[in-house]
Amino acid sequence: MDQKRSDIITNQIEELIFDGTFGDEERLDEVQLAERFAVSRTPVREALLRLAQSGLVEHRPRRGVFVKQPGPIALMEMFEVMAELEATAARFAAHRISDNAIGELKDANERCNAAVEQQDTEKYYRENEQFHAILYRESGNGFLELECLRLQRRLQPFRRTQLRLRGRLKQSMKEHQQIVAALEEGEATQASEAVRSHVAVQGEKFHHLMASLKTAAE
Amino acid sequence: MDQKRSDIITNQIEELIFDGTFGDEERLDEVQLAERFAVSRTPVREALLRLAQSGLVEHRPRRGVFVKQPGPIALMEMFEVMAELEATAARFAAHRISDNAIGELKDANERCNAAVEQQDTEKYYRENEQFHAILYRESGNGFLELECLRLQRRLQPFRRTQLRLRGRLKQSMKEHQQIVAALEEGEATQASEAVRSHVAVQGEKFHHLMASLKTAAE
DNA sequence: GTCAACGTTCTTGTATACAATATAGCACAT
DNA sequence: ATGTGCTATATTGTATACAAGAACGTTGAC
Repeated sequence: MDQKRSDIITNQIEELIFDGTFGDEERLDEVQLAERFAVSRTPVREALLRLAQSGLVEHRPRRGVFVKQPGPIALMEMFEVMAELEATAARFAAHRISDNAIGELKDANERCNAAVEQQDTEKYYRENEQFHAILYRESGNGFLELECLRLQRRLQPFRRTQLRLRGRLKQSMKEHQQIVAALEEGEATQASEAVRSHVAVQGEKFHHLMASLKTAAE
Repeated sequence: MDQKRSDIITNQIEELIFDGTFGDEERLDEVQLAERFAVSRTPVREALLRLAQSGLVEHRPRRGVFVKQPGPIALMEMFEVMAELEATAARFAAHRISDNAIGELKDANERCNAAVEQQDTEKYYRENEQFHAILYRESGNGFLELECLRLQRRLQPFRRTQLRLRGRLKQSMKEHQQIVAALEEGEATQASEAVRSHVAVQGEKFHHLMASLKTAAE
């Protein structure tokens, strides 16, 4: 069963925005996109509608859709909420996590470690996301899990630049281990705080994020 | 500037689902809806797309869209997340709220009280939502505010049945006062906990919610 | 020379036409 | 009688055609 074209196009347009092919405030022309993907305007419009709802683009009535990159403030707000959502997931997980899942977390952590030593950043990104995804799942709240995944996806491009901070990977690994330890002990508060400060953008990370925004804007 | 038809239709279809005109698992026929609203299928499709993204309906490819009322588990999960989001908003607000906003909260509370004494449940609903909306705003995090409003809207029909619980209104008012007091003192933890237990579905409220689900399903 | 108003053109929003797929009903075989 | 396969029908997904509104340029007046 092949997917709807409009679904595929949604992801493709998203890619183009992440890639920087379309800059901030740029208008996305329906006919141009239709030509690019060799389809009619209909599936393009459906894709743009979805992107508008996800917040990646802004839909000004009868004017068109415009790329809407989050500014520094919006970004900090999103990271702040992400930290709280993940901290909540950790708090829930501390009581609800299964022994099996503890093992999964350790395995994912192992693979993260391997990626660090292989200097394979791409692999690290994937495995790191996996680690967090397990955490969401083990919150035992499917709705929270989905919300976390949604926001994670939204912040993905910015989180990546975050990890480029020198020495960040090793520090990040230490934090992962602390998180797992707290979860294993069932220490809800510790797990929650560990995750919050792991995800939160503060100190060094804040300055790095701001700096990366400037270079991206040029 | 008159709104797009598809925007209006989105709300109208949402109404029909809340009203119970369309039951759970019922398929929403595009042509029927188009006839009902005297438009073509295009704006109807756009409306359904939006509703699918908001989670109110499920979109099965090439099959159609189906009403997807949350079951007991999904509902509890959503309320659990709502409680956490609002508790977070309260924690932030405790440090960030302005004196002016404290006044607004007290005013809203006053109006809630008036509604209780007038036995005007409809008014109470509105003012109660207003009270919470101020709280979201004073979190000082615009993204969190939007997320709270989104989920509040999604849970609206169920929250209303919650308040039908006898004696709940007065209890709810007491809790509001405690929340305001904690915010005024800048007691983040107290404010947060007060809001969490105010929103959370537990004890009496849990049984009431489950009972109301049964009667709604018949 | 500058600003405003009108008209043209371009773009979005909606309607309709067409294509492709899933469902249901009927017939036929076992 | 029941189950399977084929055909007809209904419904979604996509393309195109049309309408309405916004942007832009040109022209004219002050």
